[in-house]
Amino acid sequence: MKEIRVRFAPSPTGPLHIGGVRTALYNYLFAKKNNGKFLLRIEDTDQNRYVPGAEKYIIDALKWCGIEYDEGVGIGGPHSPYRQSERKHLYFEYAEQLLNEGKAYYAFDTPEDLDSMRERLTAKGVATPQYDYLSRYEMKNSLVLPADEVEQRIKNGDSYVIRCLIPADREIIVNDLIRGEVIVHSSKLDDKVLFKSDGMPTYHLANIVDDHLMEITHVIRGEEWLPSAPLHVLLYEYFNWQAPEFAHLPLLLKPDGNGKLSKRDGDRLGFPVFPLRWIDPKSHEVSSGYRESGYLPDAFINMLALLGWNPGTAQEIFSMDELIQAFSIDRVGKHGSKFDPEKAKWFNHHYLSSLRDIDIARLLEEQVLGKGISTEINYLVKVAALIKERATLIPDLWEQASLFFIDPVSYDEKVKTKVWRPDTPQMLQSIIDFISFQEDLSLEVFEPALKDFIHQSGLNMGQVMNTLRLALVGSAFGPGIAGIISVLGKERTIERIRNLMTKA
RNA sequence: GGUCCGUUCGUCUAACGGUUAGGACGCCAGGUUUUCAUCCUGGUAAUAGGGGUUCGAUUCCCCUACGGACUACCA
Repeated sequence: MKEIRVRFAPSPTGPLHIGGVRTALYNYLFAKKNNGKFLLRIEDTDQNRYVPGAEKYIIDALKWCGIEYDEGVGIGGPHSPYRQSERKHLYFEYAEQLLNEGKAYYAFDTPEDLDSMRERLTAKGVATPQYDYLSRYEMKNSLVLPADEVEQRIKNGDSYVIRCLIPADREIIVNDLIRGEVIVHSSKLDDKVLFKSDGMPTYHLANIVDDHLMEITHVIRGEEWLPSAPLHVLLYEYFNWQAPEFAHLPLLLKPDGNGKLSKRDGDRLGFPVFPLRWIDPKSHEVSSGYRESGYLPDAFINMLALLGWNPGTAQEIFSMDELIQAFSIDRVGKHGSKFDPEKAKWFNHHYLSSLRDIDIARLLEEQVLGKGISTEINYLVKVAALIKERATLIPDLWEQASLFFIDPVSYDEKVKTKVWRPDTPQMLQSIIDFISFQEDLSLEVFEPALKDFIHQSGLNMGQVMNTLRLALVGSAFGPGIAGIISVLGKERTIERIRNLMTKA
């Protein structure tokens, strides 16, 4: 059987948004599931829209996500180069072939010509004014101009484009793996430009030529391409090439209102739409990324995979390998999905709290050092064990852990008025005495010992605990008291209790 | 406007033409944690509307409504 080959072919016009990442992911999963190859091709045929840094961003983003490609920009492969601008010389001959076979033609119309054509048609009441079987014979192209004039114009260096000659009366059938048969009448299609006057192919030509040359077997792309799929099918037919299978993915929609999620949504919606932070090279506007916001790549990918695809079972937590095993195109839904930032958080909390203490400790280490506080890994591991289930995003780790590194600078007034009594200082002193005599502060030993002591001293458990919390944390917040003391150690605990006694 | 695609709880979704329409997130309540969070248990909530076909329709067909994509010498 023929090897499965798929590609992700973004254009470097800016950062990849989560919809693009999902498209890449589904391509990747499909390839791996079928022991095939996944390619990264950069479609940079529009010089005007080129954005510096975008290509690097795309590569970095895929890498962060753990989506590895077998061939493509940056790593090369048997069909190098994988950047369309570097394949520029390839495309003209294919356009020429269609020209010679009467399946395409030269067009010399200026933008003004095109505008007036549309105006004329609109005035006549034509519903879809376009360059097609009705209007093409009233334009300046090689179908109407005498052959010698065409030749002369080209010789003169007149600017021209090459347009595809769409048949007037054909049913074009697109077989889509997700949508089934989509039938479009050729009269609804326009004579799309295949080759631009700047010497570059358009998407339509370059895409078909490269997919063919790169032996792509399955084209998995966003639904926004469905309307041009009939043109692509026709082009494969014109070239007499075997067309790949198509799968048009439903779009990711904005969680508020309507419309597809777009790069321009940036941070407007209160959550990142990009995998990594992006700083616009022109405006210097910063758009946040999932990585910088504190999401784990595994959680991000897991969340994205389930947006538009489901395994048909109740399983929701998938590693990349499990996704590869479970993935299939026919369980991809047909309708667009609104992205839910809350669910993304839930996934991240799940992944974060399932990490080993040592991994949490390393994440925490970075943040602690970033605050200019020196620490050591054994201490961090102990802290990690206490806080990991309390954090949703990576930065929450510091929020939860700061009490282990910084003494309270103030005390929550509400808590204070609630717990403070005239005899509180004596009570705290007795606790200090008790702690001073403890030899083993490990949680297993110390926690029951502390409780025993409180009982035996006839003290009120809630009263003591809440006061201790005020002393140790400064507010009603944080892990269990015994755990905090166990990690903080004898000296720091006593010092904090004394602080409360003097300041209160 | 035209072409094409779509429509199950608020959201992501499941359901050979036969289910009390299931799960997850969120939300609400209770429990655990003598704090907060986590966690556990329970609850809330949906087949867009109208016609067919059928013994039987979330499922098949048609119409309507609504949503979306596309409609460039952009991808």
